[in-house]
Amino acid sequence: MTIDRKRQIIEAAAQSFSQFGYKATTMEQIAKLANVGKGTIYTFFKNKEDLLDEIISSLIVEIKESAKQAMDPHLPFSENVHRALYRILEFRQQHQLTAKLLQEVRSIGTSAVQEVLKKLDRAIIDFIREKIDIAIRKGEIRPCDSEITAFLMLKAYIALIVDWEKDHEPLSKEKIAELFELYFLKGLSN
Amino acid sequence: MTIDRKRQIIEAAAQSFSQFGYKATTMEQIAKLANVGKGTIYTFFKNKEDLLDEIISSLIVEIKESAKQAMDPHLPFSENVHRALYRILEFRQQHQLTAKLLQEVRSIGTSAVQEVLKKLDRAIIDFIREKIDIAIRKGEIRPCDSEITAFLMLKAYIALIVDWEKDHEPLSKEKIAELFELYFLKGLSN
DNA sequence: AAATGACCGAATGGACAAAATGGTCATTTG
DNA sequence: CAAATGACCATTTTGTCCATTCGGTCATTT
Repeated sequence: MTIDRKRQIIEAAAQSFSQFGYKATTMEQIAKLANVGKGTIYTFFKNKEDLLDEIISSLIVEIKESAKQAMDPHLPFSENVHRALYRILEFRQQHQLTAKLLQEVRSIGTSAVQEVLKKLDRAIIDFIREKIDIAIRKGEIRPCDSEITAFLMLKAYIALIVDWEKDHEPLSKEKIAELFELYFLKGLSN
Repeated sequence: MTIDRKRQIIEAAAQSFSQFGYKATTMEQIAKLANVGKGTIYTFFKNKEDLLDEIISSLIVEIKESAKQAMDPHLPFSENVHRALYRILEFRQQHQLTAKLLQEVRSIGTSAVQEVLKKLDRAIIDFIREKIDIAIRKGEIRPCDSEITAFLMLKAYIALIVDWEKDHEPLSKEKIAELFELYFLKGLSN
């Protein structure tokens, strides 16, 4: 068979989005990098937004895979959720594409990018929510609204990892695990 | 004595900032509204930024006062912190000036406004932190880092009140109190 | 049937002039 | 003479062309 043009396009686009951002990447640039005509891209993807969407969708699969690997069924719920969330946010910060898109949405706020990052958040929350539901069923934690809990956990992690550093010394991974255990599991009450 | 020019200026500025935002308000506009010459403003305030700063400073006093009133020394720590935070965020959302500034910093990101809102956040965290320290000393809650705890509580409240509504039905005041009690006080563990 | 690049209307951004703004200061006022 | 003022200045911001670029289409080629 001939070369897989669709894969070439996806790879070229992912590379270019990572390097220059979504808005600064032109379809012609992608076409040239992928060694195809510009029109060819439109036989596989509806438009530029759809192309980004497909890339993020496969990235979501990758992130979930990475989070799963960070977990260990023998460990308690709190440790596993901590590991999963930490790994996910680490991934999000370190991965060139997500880092660039995160930066882009902050500085220009491209709506297509905002849309796709929302989808990524949604996927993360769903992933954590699933873990919470399992823990509730196993009796590891009290029954609670898993949607709200997953939402709050993600927000708390982002706050601790991203926002906290804006005005303070960064918190170590261990410290964050400790805080997570304290606030979400044990509670502050005496 | 003659009319209090400084107060006139502050009131005119506060009104104009509330109505049009910080950037869209001109010093001439403020002067006209306050019935003073433009130069007069500069005999009381170093510059436009300083004027905003002074307005926010007195707003902080007002917010603290309102939060104190919402609390009741006979109630337990968790209920009081919930009442204080809820009142503060309610104030911040309902007060025309803060609402406008919050919107402005999101859409244009004026740095002077960002600065001043940071100061407001700082004041809120300090207020909560103080309450936490008292509760620890009284033995109402376990010892913990009050700075991190206050920070996380504020972030959690903003997440529940502001962010949650972006994709879900708003949570009632009671529901939020219940969640706060569950996550921060009791903890999820069985 | 799949691939392509010339082509199109819309969006973007650079250049530059005009208008507006924050802040100063010599003059006026009470 | 201290407090108040508004004309004035340097700097930004805004408005307006216009040339270029971009996303997307489609007639033509492979």
